[in-house]
Amino acid sequence: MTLLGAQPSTIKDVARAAGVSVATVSRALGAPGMVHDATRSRVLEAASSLGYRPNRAARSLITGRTGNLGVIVPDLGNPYFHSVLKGAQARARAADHAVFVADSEEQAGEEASLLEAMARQVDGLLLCSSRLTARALARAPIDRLVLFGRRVHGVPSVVPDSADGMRQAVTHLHVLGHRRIAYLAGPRRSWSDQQRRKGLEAACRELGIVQSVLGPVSPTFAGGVEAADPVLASGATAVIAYNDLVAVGVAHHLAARGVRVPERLSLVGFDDIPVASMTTPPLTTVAVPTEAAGRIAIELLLDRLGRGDTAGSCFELPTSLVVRQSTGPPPTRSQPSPEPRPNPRSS
Amino acid sequence: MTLLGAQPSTIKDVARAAGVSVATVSRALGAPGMVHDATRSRVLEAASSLGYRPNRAARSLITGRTGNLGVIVPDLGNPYFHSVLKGAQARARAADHAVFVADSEEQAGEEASLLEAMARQVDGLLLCSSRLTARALARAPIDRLVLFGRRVHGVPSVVPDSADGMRQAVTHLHVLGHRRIAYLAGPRRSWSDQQRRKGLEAACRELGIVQSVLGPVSPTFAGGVEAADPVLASGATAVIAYNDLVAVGVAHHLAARGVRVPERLSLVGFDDIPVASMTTPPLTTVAVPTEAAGRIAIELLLDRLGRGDTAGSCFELPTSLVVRQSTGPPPTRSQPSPEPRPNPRSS
DNA sequence: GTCATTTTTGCAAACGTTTACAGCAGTTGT
DNA sequence: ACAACTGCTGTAAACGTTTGCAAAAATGAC
Repeated sequence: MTLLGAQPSTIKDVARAAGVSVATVSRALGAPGMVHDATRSRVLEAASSLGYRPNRAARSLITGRTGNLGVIVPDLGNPYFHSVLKGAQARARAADHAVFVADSEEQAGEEASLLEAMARQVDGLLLCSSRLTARALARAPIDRLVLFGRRVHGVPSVVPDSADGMRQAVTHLHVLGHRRIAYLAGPRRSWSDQQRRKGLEAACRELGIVQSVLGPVSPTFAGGVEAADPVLASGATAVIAYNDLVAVGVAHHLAARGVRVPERLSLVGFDDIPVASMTTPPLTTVAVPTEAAGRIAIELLLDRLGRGDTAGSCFELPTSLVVRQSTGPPPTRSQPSPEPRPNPRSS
Repeated sequence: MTLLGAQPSTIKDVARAAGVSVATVSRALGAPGMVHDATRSRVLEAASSLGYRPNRAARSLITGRTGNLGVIVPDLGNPYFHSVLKGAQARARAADHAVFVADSEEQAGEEASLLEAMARQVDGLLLCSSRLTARALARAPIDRLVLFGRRVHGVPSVVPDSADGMRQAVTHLHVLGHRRIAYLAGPRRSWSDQQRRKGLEAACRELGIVQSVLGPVSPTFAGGVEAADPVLASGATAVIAYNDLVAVGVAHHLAARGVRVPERLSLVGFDDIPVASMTTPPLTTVAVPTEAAGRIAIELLLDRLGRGDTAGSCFELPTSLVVRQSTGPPPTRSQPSPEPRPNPRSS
């Protein structure tokens, strides 16, 4: 019950109240084994009755630890990162760490400057889908880094097993009867995109499926909308999009043109963000356990702080195909789907 | 160019390099008017060549300021808060403040404990849609608070003008010809819900529209899905949902039942979260400038830190109706819409 | 009861800043 | 030539902790 205007009480106040020295208070709170039980309980009582909270700045000054962790994401508006952040925040809080968050606005320069600014204020940093070069990462102003969504030599990281997810998606489509599928690629530079391409290629080769790569498109709803017509023109009976946002964009534009999903075209997304289950039809997608990813990444970080090793470990997240209603058998020759309406965009 | 293993340089190092005392360095950096220009540039050069960054913990220890701000949201997974956070983060960064973020998981208890934990580590706190009682807020362990999405006596706040948004929505529906509309209410305790009800009632009374209130429902997609059948049964020709998530849920379930929007039922959401424009049909909704809200809230907070006044100011955000394609004229008697399909949930 | 050992405690230094105060040089006014 | 400034700089205290070291107290062995 701290009074409003009152100065926050310091370790000195507690020491006085308990009739001991500040050192004893510090130890009673931080190293319980070193003080007499009776003394300790006296200190604890005094501390709680004064509502004492240690000043973290002072502690940090001497220990060199801040008790803070940082998370940098390319875009706070992107749902993909929300649950990573949520998981990270929860795990950090459980370890009594606070979480700084910052938005690099998808720009490497901004990310570097955030890194620079945060480095001194945190014990460790989680970089989500970093845009930085491996070079820049290696000479970062802080070496307690964990990466999410990208693998760089020498830096611990947490990555989804995109290749396996891709394999699951392709297999699913193959079982449904599809023999020509298209991949709607994301940004060239993106590590995830490269992984997904590799997985696609391997899976298609194995199953004898004809694959084509469209794009790259902007990894957004708008990117999907723009890509919808080319996708249709490609002749593929199924398309796997770089991510859910793109898939939803494609679905949206297709719906506006009167092209039915999945009757005319099957559609698979990536990530399983919330919106994937909200569309009509709900999207079949490769789920990435993002919240768990956040938790695990923070765990790796905390481990690294404690032991100081784990330099190059990499945690690979299992992905799983969530089959909803945007995939089905390919259209049959005998029962052609109706002609699409004219493009609503040009009207 | 700091080397990797090197100790970060301190103000002492800079002082030695520039041949001055630490006090001069401190002043050269913090109070430029107090030192000779020549000295100052010597210091600046030394500082930059050493890559000097002041230790914020040490500074904070003496000034009592941390340079950090906190944002607490009920749910990091809720898109409504993402752009608030984004705006807040951007504005804070522009003022050289870092942002802590935490998730109260919609629980007042958790929120209080976060408040307690953060109070000492930040200069000010932004509480989004706080679940705390006015009492609890008044005796918070920190008095540099700003509220978003709620108005409490004595606490500065930023709130959307929901009542006006509601008026715009109702007017829009009235112009289209609707005379019976339903409001699908959100959580009873929610301040926003109360505002929206008031606005609805006023607007309907003025325009002579019959209104009914359904719910309350959970302010989520699932809540909307569950409410869809009752909405249909209510006999209203248009429904305004507590928020977009609920509206999208309703639309989703309606689509699955074969009920056409807006031909059979017009649908209006609230907030204009990204998903509102991604559905088919895109959702007509009352837009709340959430990113601006975050910016403004932080500005209020920074103001408060500087001057120390602005105790009870309240900033009201203008809302604006975004007309998309989920609203249209009510169905006519002469052209009844087809019978809805059986509920897909019960099959 | 004494000594050696262990447990418990206190003193004081350190962490990296900011800032009140004092001092020192140069300038101006008489 | 002296006083009173002004402008710039340095010294040292303070912020609230943690922790090495030494002192004190308690315990055990004889």
